[in-house]
Amino acid sequence: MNKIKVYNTLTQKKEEFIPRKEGEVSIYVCGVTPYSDAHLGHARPSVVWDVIRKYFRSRGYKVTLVQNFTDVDDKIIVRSQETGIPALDISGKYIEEYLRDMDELGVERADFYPKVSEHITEIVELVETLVEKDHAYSANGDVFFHVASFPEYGKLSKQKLDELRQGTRFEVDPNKRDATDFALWKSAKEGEPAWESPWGQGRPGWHIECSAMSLKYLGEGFDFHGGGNDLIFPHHENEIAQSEAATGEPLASYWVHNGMVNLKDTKMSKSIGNVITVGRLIEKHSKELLRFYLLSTHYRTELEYYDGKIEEVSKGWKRLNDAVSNLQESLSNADSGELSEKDLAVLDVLHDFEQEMEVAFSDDFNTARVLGILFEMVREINVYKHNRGTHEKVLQKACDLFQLYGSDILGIIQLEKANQDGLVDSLLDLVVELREDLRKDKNFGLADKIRYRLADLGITLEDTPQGTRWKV
RNA sequence: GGCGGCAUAGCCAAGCGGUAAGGCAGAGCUCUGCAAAAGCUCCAUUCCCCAGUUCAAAUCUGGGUGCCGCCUCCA
Repeated sequence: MNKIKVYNTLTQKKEEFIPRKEGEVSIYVCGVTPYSDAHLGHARPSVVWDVIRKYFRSRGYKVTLVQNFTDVDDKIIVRSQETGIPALDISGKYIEEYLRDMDELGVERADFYPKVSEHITEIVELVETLVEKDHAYSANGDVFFHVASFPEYGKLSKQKLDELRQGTRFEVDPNKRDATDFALWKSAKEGEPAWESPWGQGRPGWHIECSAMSLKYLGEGFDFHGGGNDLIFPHHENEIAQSEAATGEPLASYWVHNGMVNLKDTKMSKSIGNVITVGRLIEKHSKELLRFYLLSTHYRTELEYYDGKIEEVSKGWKRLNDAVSNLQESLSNADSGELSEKDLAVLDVLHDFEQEMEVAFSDDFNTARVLGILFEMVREINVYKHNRGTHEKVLQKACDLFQLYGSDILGIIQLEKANQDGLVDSLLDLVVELREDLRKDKNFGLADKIRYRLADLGITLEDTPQGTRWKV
């Protein structure tokens, strides 16, 4: 088996993956702040990690995936104050929507979805530890992490403390000892959600929840920490500082960051407002198509979105799916018996493709490369059938590969016929049969009319030497 | 200003030292009553520019140029 290599933001190199615990993979992916609809920029990491997780599973690993919800946050509080709706109701609603959207994208649910609001105790304990160890200090009900107390600060984002101080663009909180210090705990203001703590009523700062919750669910030094590359600084940098200052152990072994989704060369972002929501896309496109689009570029590269992009991509996607569904059809009346030389040769090639896909997946999860190989496989199998190849072993092998890589791991192939009930099936079979008679009588006018009218209804008829087939 | 990343055909996109995968679009052809699907052929002497290292560079080094992200909430 190929060794799995992963690009680690921390070392800026591809490294061989060595699990913390033999046969197991632990993953923490930064989730969303639930105060508005999920958009493509949220879909990307979810789909990418869904694929990574499924790939690991195919390699026999037991995977634990944690994705948090930051449901205590300024934005949510502001929205709550504007609308009068309790903050947790707002976040609760968007959490539900987020989960539903991800379901619609075929993303398997994480093992844990911890929320800040349900982990205040753990967070307070972690802050206390940091205060005890002199990595944090309290001032007027706030608690700050003292960045200078952690010499390795900046190791993830490659920043120098001095440069960061100069880069400070906003007014520095007078309670801070140093401009780069950041809040672990914020004292309560009027009308804000607040919890009891040793420093009075207050709430957690950003960053600290991920440290507390990853520690709780995955322990020290878990395998992967993921998220968008916009989180590298300050979020992940601060997580590292807090967690490692508290435990003395590395937070995670591999830091994996996905590239942004851009709209007109600009990052898609809630605060900019240039957002394409998942809900809107899923209305128009199948989850397999959307995943195909998201996975057609390597996860670390920026991904461009524009109107019509999905439609463009869909043509290639259709070729892949058509090939697979035609393949399944051929399989239902395949031959067994002795394998010819031609059969053996194709079987060989398929075996090579399998190896190549393994190489591609294990080389930093190169899904774009896998897609390329899948298309090469499409040609190979189409040529095989074109040359009247019909052996069950060959067709089955191809089917298995499409199933494993295209469907089980990538989730880009619709394997089950988009199905309706049996009545539609039999009615269409009847129509096809009647039309067959018309064609035999050379009544092409009527036969074509049937085909056009069905096309209007979204049903495609294809006349092949083996008879007519229909597709929805 | 600091840090990180990217630049490959009309478009999308692999490639990571051994002589340019794949998809879309386009051109021609085969099959076919016509369509569709499928197949075949063609479509980057060249990888932003300039130096250098090497027998060999899209791939490494140095210097430019352009774009993106982060330094403020962000996937």
